[in-house]
Amino acid sequence: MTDPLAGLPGYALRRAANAMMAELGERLVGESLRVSDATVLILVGAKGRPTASRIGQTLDIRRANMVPLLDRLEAAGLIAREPIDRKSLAIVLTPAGETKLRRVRGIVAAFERELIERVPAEHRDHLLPALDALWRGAEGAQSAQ
Amino acid sequence: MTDPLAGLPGYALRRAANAMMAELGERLVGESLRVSDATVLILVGAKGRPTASRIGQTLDIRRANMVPLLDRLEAAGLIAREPIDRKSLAIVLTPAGETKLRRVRGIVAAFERELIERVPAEHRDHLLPALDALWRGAEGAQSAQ
DNA sequence: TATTGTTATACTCTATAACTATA
DNA sequence: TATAGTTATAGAGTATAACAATA
Repeated sequence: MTDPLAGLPGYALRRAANAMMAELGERLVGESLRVSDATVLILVGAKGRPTASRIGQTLDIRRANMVPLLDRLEAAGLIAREPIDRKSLAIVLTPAGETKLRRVRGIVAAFERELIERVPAEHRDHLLPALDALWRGAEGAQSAQ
Repeated sequence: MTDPLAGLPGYALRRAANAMMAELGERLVGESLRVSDATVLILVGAKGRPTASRIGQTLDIRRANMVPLLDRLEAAGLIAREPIDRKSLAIVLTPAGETKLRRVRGIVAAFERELIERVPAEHRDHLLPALDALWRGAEGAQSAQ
């Protein structure tokens, strides 16, 4: 069945993102991680002791939804919550979390490399700038957190 | 907080798609339609009397998930299920569905126009081919329906 | 007064398994 | 034997409201 929607950039964007998420998800099942788990691990590994709120602000995940996500990572022994003061908690990687992060970085880097290789060479360098414009250009229309 | 993931095409793809879906969803609340509802309406309007299964194959929606979606459109008086034989049902637009489709087409066309205008001119023509390559290039990795 | 972490809750999307009836 | 429609169910993701404690 020919798809009359195939010429619409918004539709192609959704289909491409869905396919990408499904494939990355499959590559992470071996690590018992969801895509959002891996994203948080990478962010925590790159940043110094962020709070859950700051992670959520960066990744566009609501505070309330960070709780079960971090509970899961903590239960897996990958992160710990360390008091900053009597109100805030710093999210830090455990040694097991550091080891896991190294594996995750490898999986993600290989995946991103394969992704970009699927794009015909003449379009390749345009993808990230175009996606960035769509992402950040949607600001006014996006609901605030 | 600087986002160390911002340079990854896969991450940018997800963020762009999420922002796009949220914005299109907002534009469709006035029509009391979800994005997937609008997508099905457009597809049915372009194709002659498809079955639910064929719609699902085209849009990558499982048969089982088509049922409540079509129930909703039928309850809203926008589509009808007409017997093809004693096993299959053709999905057709009602007169109200045709009217609604005209409005939806206008909303979607305006949105797609704005989307593409947000992309800097030098990258604009590369977006759709790049997304198509990512979408269709994921085939082998995608789970079959 | 604003922010952090949290609980509870609900809605959407998506996925699987299984059943009936029919091609 | 394969396909169409359906039911039931479960897992994710995401959203809001509200609360206590603290900055």
